[in-house]
Amino acid sequence: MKRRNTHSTAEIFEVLKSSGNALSHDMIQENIGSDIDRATIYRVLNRFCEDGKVHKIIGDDGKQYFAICHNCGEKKKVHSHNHIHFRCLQCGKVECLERDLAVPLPEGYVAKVHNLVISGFCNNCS
Amino acid sequence: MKRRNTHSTAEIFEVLKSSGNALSHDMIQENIGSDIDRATIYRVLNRFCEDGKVHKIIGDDGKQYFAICHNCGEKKKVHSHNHIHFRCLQCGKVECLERDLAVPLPEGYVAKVHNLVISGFCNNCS
DNA sequence: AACATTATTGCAACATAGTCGCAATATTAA
DNA sequence: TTAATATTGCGACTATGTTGCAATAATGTT
Repeated sequence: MKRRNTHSTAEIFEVLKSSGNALSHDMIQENIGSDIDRATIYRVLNRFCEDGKVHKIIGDDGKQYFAICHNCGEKKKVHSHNHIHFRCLQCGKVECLERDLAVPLPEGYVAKVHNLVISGFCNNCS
Repeated sequence: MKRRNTHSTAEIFEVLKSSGNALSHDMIQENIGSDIDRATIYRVLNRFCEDGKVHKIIGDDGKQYFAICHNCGEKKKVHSHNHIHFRCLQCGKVECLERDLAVPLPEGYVAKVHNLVISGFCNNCS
């Protein structure tokens, strides 16, 4: 399964990059010039996730958000993504806070995925 | 809107209590003897939330889980619920870890809801 | 440059989770 | 017992995300 460079992948990645935030499927579709099918957008995003270019978080609205990986998982093979995300209840922005979080788990527990979201009002909306 | 004691509310609360964990709608429906409509279960659970008897978290599977409030929001009017939840990828159990978490936010950010979920394998499944 | 291979796309259909309107029912207080 | 109204069940609906399949397009090779 070698990856191919297509119009869709380039454009979706560009939207994510220029935004700098975590975006949901519909945000991406809005910010995109051309018409890309919903299913395609999801497939492209999930491919990005498999390749470690992007990480996915589930908002407290139940929706999937995707953000470009910066300091997570590039250096190590271990994808951590254990930083906190903030979702603004007013403007809808979802951003990665750089603060990493080491959570001590009880004996015998093994962490695989961190999904840490705080929602409230961002600096622009508070 | 005074609340009434019904068969449904009693039974749903009992299931939550005896489980001790956070349960999703379908888990509740399974653990219930009688037939209660899906919509009713959701309405009852959301009423519990409004009354502060229960708190809701969104799992990293995108589903809603409900758990009885213990040390959150009973004492204070401020509902914090800023503890961490653990979801087992094997057995599906979602539990509240008692560890509370004080997350320092950037200047100008106001936290309203904490949705902190770590998934992996619990002590029984690891 | 043309071709063969196969990753990717678009479309439609599907799946699931959750919500809502409304009439019927059941709880509460009088 | 009765009146008022909170709650329920049913059905329809919305939204988010996934999948199968045929058509399309990107890539390496000749």
